[in-house]
Amino acid sequence: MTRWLDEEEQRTWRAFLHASRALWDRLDRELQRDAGMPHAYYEILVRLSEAPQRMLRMSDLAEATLSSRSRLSHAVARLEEYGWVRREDCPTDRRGQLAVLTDQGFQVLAEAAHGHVEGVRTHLFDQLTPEQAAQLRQISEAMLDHLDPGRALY
Amino acid sequence: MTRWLDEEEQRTWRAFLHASRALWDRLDRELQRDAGMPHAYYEILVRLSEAPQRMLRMSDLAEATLSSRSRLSHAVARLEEYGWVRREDCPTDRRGQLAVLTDQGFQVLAEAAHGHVEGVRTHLFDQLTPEQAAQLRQISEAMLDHLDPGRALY
DNA sequence: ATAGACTTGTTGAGCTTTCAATCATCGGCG
DNA sequence: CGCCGATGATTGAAAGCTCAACAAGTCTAT
Repeated sequence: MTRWLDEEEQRTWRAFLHASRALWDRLDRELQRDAGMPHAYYEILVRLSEAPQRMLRMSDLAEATLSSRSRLSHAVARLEEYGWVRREDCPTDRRGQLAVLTDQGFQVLAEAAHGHVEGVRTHLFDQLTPEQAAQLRQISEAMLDHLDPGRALY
Repeated sequence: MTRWLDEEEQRTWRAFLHASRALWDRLDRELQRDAGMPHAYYEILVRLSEAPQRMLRMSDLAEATLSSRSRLSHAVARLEEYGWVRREDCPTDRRGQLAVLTDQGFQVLAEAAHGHVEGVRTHLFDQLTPEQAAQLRQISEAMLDHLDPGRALY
């Protein structure tokens, strides 16, 4: 027996759906326009830049970016073409591959970051009160606890 | 001069990004598995089902689903192949096309809706207190006011 | 040691989305 | 009327994602 949404829930759901999609589309488009890469690729570069030695196992990188292994393989192949990432064999597991951020990749990321962060501020934080930002964090964490329990955010 | 995010904002942003993507992926995947269609197609059917005569101009439908005209054209082409939607010439504007939900399309939608609504409830509303749901709505509306001002939600 | 199960990462095909180009029609203005 | 910029919709190619299949390496238990 389906538990339908009442009027109020319906409106909340649609508002959330549209807001998050509109924000996503906007940021993704800005990044594509200004930095020539989709947000998915940006995220890969960010995670690599924060990792020790700026390198990560493919599977860890996939997990960190909420991406399937397949998707990551394709993405890294392309980032490698651009010269932003390079692959190395993993010394401790012969199945493994390490994705390594190149100096050029780091450069590109550093330039892209300015505009993107400005976008996040303009389109998200500037629109919310500090209380709302705190609420949004709690709400998001509640969702994450359910959807992806036991995951480290950092 | 870039206004960077502080630690707190950074965490909020990542939590929101991951939560909304995880929710989206989950619902999209469930819909694909249970109803054989991506969420984008589901949304098209929903909007048509709510319209008078179950029909809408292509451009209105595109706007209602936050989709580009091009994307909608491709999507409707496919929905037409499935027999869920059919196109008609617009009687008042010879450039125009009307997308019309077929009876079969309505049937398919009705069946898909059960599982999808259950998913929205399980993965979203069941995880939030009523206060948080109200907050989420206000936050979403604030974002929408900025990203897409003057848009009717319904 | 080794068979069987699991993990890692890649590949190719098919599908959806994007982007730019195109065509037809509409509406206003001289 | 007839021109012309704006609007409605489609198209094809390129890019990205998904899914299932696969090859290669590791782990466990006997």
